[in-house]
Amino acid sequence: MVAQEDVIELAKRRGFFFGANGAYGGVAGFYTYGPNGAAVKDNLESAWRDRFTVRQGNMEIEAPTIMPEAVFEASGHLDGFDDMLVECPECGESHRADHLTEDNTDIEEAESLPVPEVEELIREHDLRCPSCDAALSGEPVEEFNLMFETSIGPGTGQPGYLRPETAQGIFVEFPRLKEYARNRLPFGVTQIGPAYRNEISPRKGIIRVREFTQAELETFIDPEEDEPPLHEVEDVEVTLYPATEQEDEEGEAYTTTVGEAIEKGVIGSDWVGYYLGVAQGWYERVGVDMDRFRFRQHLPGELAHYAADCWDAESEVGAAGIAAGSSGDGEEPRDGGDWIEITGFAYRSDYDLSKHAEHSGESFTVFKQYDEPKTVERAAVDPDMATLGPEFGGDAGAVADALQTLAERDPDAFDANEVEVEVDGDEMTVDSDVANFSVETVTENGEHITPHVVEPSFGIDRIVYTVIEHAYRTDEVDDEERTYLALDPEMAATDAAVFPLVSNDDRLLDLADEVTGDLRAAGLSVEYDDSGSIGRRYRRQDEVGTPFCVTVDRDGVEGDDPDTVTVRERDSARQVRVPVREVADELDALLDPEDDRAFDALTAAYDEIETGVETA
RNA sequence: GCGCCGUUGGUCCAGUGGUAGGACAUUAGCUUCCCAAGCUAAUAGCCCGGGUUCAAUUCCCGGACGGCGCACCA
Repeated sequence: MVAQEDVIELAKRRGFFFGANGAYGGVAGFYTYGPNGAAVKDNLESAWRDRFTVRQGNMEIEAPTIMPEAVFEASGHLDGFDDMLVECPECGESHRADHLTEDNTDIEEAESLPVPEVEELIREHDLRCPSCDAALSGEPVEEFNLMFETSIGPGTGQPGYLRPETAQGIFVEFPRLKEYARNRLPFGVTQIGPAYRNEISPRKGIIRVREFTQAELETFIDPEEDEPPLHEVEDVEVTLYPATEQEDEEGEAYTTTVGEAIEKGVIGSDWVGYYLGVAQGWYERVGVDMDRFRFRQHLPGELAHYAADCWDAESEVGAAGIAAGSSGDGEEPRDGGDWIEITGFAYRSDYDLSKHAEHSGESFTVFKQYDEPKTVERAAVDPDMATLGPEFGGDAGAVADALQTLAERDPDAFDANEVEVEVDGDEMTVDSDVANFSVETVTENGEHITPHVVEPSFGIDRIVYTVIEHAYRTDEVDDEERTYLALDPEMAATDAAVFPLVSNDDRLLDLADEVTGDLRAAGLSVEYDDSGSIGRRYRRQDEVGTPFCVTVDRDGVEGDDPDTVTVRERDSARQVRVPVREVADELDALLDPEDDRAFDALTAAYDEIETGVETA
């Protein structure tokens, strides 16, 4: 049994997700979330918002998905997001033209060369296809940019691009965002929303798509002063797969604590380590199986140009399924699945803010006040432009600038009667008097610094998939096979289902309606179902992961005692009889992520029913 | 993008040069007091375009989509 096929089949049949636009044949890389999937995704985003925005004291924004070309010129996506491909005329293999060139010539950074030059290099060096050794000389080099381009406004308009990561929307707005943070570091800005990449070859269902949802946190820090609150996470256990282990043939992932990994230098950045610790708890909360989870460090060659240290959170999917009975101990041997990146933790330094500052001319800095104002002596000139102007004509301004530069570098030069400066290669001589040299005493209250950025970037869709696949179970209930999703109640699309045990008794139908209303009034997402046998209805809910089923039976409405209903727990199929007037409060408490209460609390407080149903 | 394989009700499959059948699911009714398979009935399908043919779901070509491999994944 391959879990991935079963999960995809279930996802289609039960409305979690499916390829979009099927009526028109579909287009690769786009998926629609059905009712259950949309609800799970929404729950996951809420859990993320709770942990990474609210609990971290960060602020969330929502920026446009389309941004003008200039943004991506600055971010480097316009150039750096390009791949140069050359296709072999013999065997049809596509190769990275820039990589081929770098591997076979002395050229470095071939990626930054224009296409015609790369074509020329291929010809000059008679580069050959690495697969079949056919000559590539004369073959065209195609450029492929992974960004979706569009046109803003009527006519040809101005070029715009769908953002390839939500992060740019945060970086670009930094000048205002820092105001909202009252100009104090550190602060964090989050965003949850779609991002777009025109993948060459979308694959693996919802794992690799062209439109996907990211949840990103950009933490802006003062690299010299700000430290993460490591004490919060130092004892958190994590499974790490550092670069050294990946490069060692016998290397493997191991378990340690965040604190120890930082202390030993395995994790290079305190901030990255901190977020690994925070994220670890969050993954557990949303139901990622920790036996199929690890943090993997990027290999040196894999690092983005701006990143000093980078770790991915990865989950293992597509492994042969595990039976429910063995899922607890995790001892069952499993065929290996694919490790997929579900989050990237990057130390982006000041790369992004500096680039946007450079290209936009705006200030992407924060003014950092010194504890004590500094008094410094500063050499300055105040050239007499009325003299310089007539003397140097159009060069006068440049001469004045050169004098200032000289004053900073070599104040003693102004002791002489004349000073010499160089402008555009020409030596210019100026009377020292004209320069009006002086040494001023100025008070500096602080400095403008460009914050560094620490970024955890979550791929929501892949986490949704992971959570569903890791929750996928099969077992037997009363000797009948069952498929169910052991989703955490916080993630489940539906909180509870309500059934009249049989549909030929109006008392049961009426009370079931009433209970449904009560639960919905309490804010629960409730499904009502009176169709088919009771077992069938339980299975329907099991299969989409509804954690609790409430059944109205005749025993509960007969007699003089207050009406009762049965509450069934999904995974164990155990049941407890609860008074109707209590059921909304009890379920609400069971479903509250803040409340550790388990089903046992119900069986302790009320009568558990001997169902005689066995799960195995 | 390249190569190989595939595409038949909602889902999973069988099958055919003369427009198709099952299972599960769904709906209606019967039955039914707790774990999918009791009874009756109903709904629903040959990926798209072109070609060959009297006739194409079937054969051929192209495309789309999916799976795998290569490449790609900043």
